[in-house]
Amino acid sequence: MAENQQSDLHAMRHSLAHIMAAAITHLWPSVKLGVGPVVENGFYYDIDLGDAQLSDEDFPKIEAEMQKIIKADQPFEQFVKPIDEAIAWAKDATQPYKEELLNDLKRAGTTSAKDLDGEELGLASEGESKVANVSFYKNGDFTDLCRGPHVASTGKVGAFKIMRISGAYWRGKETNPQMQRVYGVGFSTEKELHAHLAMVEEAKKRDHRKLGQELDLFVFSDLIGGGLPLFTPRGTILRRQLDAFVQEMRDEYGYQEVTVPHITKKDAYIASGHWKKFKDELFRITTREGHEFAMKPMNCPHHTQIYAARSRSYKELPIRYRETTMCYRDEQSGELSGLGRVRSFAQDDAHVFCRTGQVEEEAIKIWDIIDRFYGAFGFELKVRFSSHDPAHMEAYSGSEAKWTTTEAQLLNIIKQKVGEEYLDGVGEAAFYGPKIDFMAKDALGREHQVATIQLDFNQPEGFGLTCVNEQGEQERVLMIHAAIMGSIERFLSVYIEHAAGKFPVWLAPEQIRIVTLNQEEQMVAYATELAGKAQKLGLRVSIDNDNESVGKKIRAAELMKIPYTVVVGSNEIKTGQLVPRIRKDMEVGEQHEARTVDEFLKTVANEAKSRVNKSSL
RNA sequence: GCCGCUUUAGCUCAGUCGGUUAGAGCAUCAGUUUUGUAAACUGAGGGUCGUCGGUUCGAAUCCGACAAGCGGCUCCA
Repeated sequence: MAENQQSDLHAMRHSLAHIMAAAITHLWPSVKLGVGPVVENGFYYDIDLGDAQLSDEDFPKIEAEMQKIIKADQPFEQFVKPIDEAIAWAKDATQPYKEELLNDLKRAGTTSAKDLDGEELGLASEGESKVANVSFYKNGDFTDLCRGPHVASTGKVGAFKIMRISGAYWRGKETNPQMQRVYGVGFSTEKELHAHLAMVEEAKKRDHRKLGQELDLFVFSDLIGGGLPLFTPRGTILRRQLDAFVQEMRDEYGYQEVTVPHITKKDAYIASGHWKKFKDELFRITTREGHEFAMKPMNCPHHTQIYAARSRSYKELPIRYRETTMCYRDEQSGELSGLGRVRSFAQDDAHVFCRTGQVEEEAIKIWDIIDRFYGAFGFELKVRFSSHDPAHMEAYSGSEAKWTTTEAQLLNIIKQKVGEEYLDGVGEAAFYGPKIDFMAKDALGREHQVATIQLDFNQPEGFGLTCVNEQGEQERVLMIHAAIMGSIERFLSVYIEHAAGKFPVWLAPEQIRIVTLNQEEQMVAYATELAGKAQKLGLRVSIDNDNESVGKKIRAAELMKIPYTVVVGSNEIKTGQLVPRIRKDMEVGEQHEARTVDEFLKTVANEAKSRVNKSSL
């Protein structure tokens, strides 16, 4: 999209936010307004109706009122008021939230609340310590504090729809009152709006929670507890296949597998620094002798203790441990969502213990694994440099100087790999060190944070990790934390939706379904023999021998998104040939070409090995 | 955790104003049929209406607490 088009769209959405606020003010004159910025695909406005509450049923009413304002084609007029007059205006209009913003502006020259961007408040730019004048926009009878820009008049806002409503803390602070946030989407044309709504529909169809149930991959149980997924046999096949893929690559790069217990003394987390920051999010256990333990929320302390079990020479480094293992975190109930955020999850974790000079090579090797892994699924990756926020050093361990040097190290690697094509993630670092985070763009264009490479200079100090160097001295080592999938659960939540549940042959829980034409003994025997041959080749196969029509059995296989379905009947028995039915998305060759049994099974077995996404039949 | 909404059979959903034995489709099971690439026919079983408590002569329905889920907020080693 050209830049000016993009800014037009921005102005349209911003103007829609004003029009919506005006409409709500018409309908509920006592409304107290918060802020109304532009967000991805649209806009929102935070409102406070006191004891009243807006609900979905009010949307048509609000939309109708907005249409009236749009039809009236009121010009957006900008004017400027001295700050004190602006405060008087807010007071007069009984808009306490606006008044608070203006007072902050006057006092500090900024509101400093993260989600309030400067433009919303009429801030000229950073560095300005005082604000003399504040910008307003007026359309019809509605006036709002705003820097703009807006479209010329209310008639020029394109197509929109109010989507949903939710709670939001005033200025994003948990201790502040909660307002109602009304979300809308806005586009230049009806056509684009419809395309967006169609995409939202498609996303609903692909929702991994829905597909997880339909494809029988995982379940939740009230009895077991929220955020604790239970994987079915089919789901477990997926997990194992994905994990094996990562493990094979890590084996290539010299990682050694380790195994650790799932509970640990509190002391380990005091040494790692996690206790201080995350003690409320640990599942804690008190033993009968009164000792305090916790379910492990990550694996670094355990792995460090394998490293630290004996003296290490610099010649041994880098030492690379890997382990796919369950971790447990007592997440807030409101945070849980499908497999995206859970209380138990399997990290495909790895820790590299190395010297400063080895960081670059090791990080690049991990990066290679990440590229190969995500490439295999057709994900496009974006890189984020997640650094510390110098304004909030209290959130981090270690000296500022160490942060500066480790960040320079990571940034150097990023520049080598992608030049300037990275996102700046100030404040996104872990408390123990900077990270390179990877965001995967899925088939619907949505971005998800997935893999991570983290450089840690704090835990090696906390655990006293060293090697003996060339001079015979103890030298502090560094740790690199690396997860390729992040967690299997999280990756699955992204990947199931990306693939719409249509897994390639190597991942499909069931690769071949054999449908019998009828239940004659001869046919069943033939199907059983065929299944036996497939199993010998390591293929996952099942027989549908139900007393149902062929059409119905085919449909059942299709709904389960099984890559290959073969019908066996008298023709197949006579000719020794099969006519494989290939799942539609894999279409490459002839759909209904006959093959000999051996030819067919060999081809499928090859695909199952090669981690390709397409059928070669 | 916070705000709002939701919870009826394995799944998707109906259930009026509080009023007898709570319904449908799919799935499951049984019988009939012996089927040729996305749904054969007939029948049956399956529910303490999320849980606990309250109001009432009477609760799936009204009220409360708790749990789980959904949309956001906040958080995310």
